[in-house]
Amino acid sequence: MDSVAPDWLAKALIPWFEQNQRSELPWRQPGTTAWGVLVSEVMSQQTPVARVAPAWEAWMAAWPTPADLASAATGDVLRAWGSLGYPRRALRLQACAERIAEHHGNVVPRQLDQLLELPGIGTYTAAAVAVFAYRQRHPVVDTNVRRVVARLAGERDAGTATTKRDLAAMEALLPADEETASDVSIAIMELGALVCTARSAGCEVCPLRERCEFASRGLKPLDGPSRKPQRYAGTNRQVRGLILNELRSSQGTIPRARIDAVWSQEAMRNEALAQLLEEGLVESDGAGNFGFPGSL
DNA sequence: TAGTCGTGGGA
DNA sequence: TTCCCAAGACT
Repeated sequence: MDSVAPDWLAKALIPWFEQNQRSELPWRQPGTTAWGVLVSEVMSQQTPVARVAPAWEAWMAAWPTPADLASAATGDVLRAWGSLGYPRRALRLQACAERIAEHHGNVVPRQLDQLLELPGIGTYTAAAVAVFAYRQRHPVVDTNVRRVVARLAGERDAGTATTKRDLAAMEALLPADEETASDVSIAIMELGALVCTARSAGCEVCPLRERCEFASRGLKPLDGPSRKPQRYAGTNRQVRGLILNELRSSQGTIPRARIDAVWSQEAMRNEALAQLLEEGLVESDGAGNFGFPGSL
């Protein structure tokens, strides 16, 4: 079987993307700024895109530029984050906005190394912004891309993420031309999100099946957990989530008793609350009332 | 490298 | 019903 060459990949993938992409995603509409792209990427870190879409629209309407978000009340930011999960991302996104407003003229930087210096922006998100907003040529490797690339090579499991190796593998598949490489990046990610998914390989409708080892060998996805199972019930994370949900569901501040009611074990409650205070997700007025930052 | 950090939907 | 999984970052 022929191996996958960059030019073949581009010719197979780009037409597929044009026909099958989720063009309804709000950040794919014409006129979306680099800031809008950045916000969509941060919101989509570990949160399904379908749940991100409505939150993104409300967010961008409220804070259309980094400076707008930078000057917002943090409590409003956390409420707008809603139930997207991992709310520390919201704090980092506001810190990111402050940095862009103060050090980059309120414009999302174009250079990868400058993007990487921003709070909450790691290897994936920096590349995603550079490629999707500015159409540069960089490997963009998320969980979808890792899975597709692994399967192309005939592996049933992408294994543990090793950034350097994963980036090199994707880099080798990118065509030389910047804009074409950008198109390939978004398309291969979309393929992993829509066709070559974790639970179903979708080889029968895959545009890459002719040169894919996984497809040609008739392999099937692994059925067990591909990562270490992530427990939630009874964890500190659950208690934090309950406390934050209690705050979201009330107007201003709440008395200590409301927090005590969310979890029976005092030690875990205290630990979770102390963390939230330390991280700046919750504030106390010193008299037993708690709220989002700025709501006291 | 491995553990931590939320939440909700689909299989 | 239970459990996997989702456009990762940070320590």
